[in-house]
Amino acid sequence: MNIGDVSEASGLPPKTIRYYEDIGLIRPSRSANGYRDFADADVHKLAFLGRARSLGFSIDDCRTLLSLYEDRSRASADVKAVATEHMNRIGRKIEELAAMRDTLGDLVKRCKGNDRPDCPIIDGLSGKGKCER
Amino acid sequence: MNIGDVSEASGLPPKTIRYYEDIGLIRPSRSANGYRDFADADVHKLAFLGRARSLGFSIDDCRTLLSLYEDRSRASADVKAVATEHMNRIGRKIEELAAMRDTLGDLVKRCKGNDRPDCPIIDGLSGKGKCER
DNA sequence: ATAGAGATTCCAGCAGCAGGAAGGTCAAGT
DNA sequence: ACTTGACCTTCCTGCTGCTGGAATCTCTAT
Repeated sequence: MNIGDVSEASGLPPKTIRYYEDIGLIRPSRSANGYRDFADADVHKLAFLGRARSLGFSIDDCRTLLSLYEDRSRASADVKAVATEHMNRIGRKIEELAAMRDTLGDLVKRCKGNDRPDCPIIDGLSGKGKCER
Repeated sequence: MNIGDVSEASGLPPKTIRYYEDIGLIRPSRSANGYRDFADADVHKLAFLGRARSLGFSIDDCRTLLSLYEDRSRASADVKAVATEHMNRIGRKIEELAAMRDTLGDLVKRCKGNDRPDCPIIDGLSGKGKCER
């Protein structure tokens, strides 16, 4: 299978697939002409990576997950640990963003949004009004 | 004022301050010895930038906000527009992360997390179980 | 033979800095 | 006067996770 077909099958752009080979996530073999020759297992791995990435796992996490994926005798606890920590990271990120949104929401609500120059948002960012985190 | 003092006063690392000059956010003057010589206005701008950044505004947004900050005759509507759009972006990001968290939460909940190899998380990522977005 | 699609490599760039090297400058202590 | 150490300067590299583009093969069909 050439890279184009694999791209179709896995949903990942060719560039990404080459990149993943570059950083050692996959190791497709090569045909005589120098083209990459993907086996079904490679396609599965790539689809796996695509899903993991879409859930926000870092490349490093993906590396770990991939090795667990390939290790038939892994303990599910190991997988769960990785996933749980990632989930917690996401949770913290959400909190952080929510705090920003709330602060912004407050400023925006207090801003009349008219032609006049006085603006609580600018004042908040200037440290004149309240604009805590 | 030297960069160290400004760093203290604004809460931004010297590296960041130099970077902000580099990309044209601030234009401190120079002393005879070549050192940057910051005026109070620069410090205010930097503190402003620090707050804007901490609310997640992009550097490009900051550029806009800074010009509005300096424009005494701006319309508050212009500021509000920038802030509102940013707030909406944050909202969408939160939704996205929450969806990831939910999917992950489901997988994690279904994973026993023991010594056994069978793992709904790996299955989900493999496309065997449910793992939608 | 030639055109067009698809493959290859390599290089640059995005955001927003951080780390580190090599060197100049200043104030204090001896 | 000299040294020490803290500070300042510039320049270069690297981080994440790709994406776009250039220059160059290779394959397939006409």
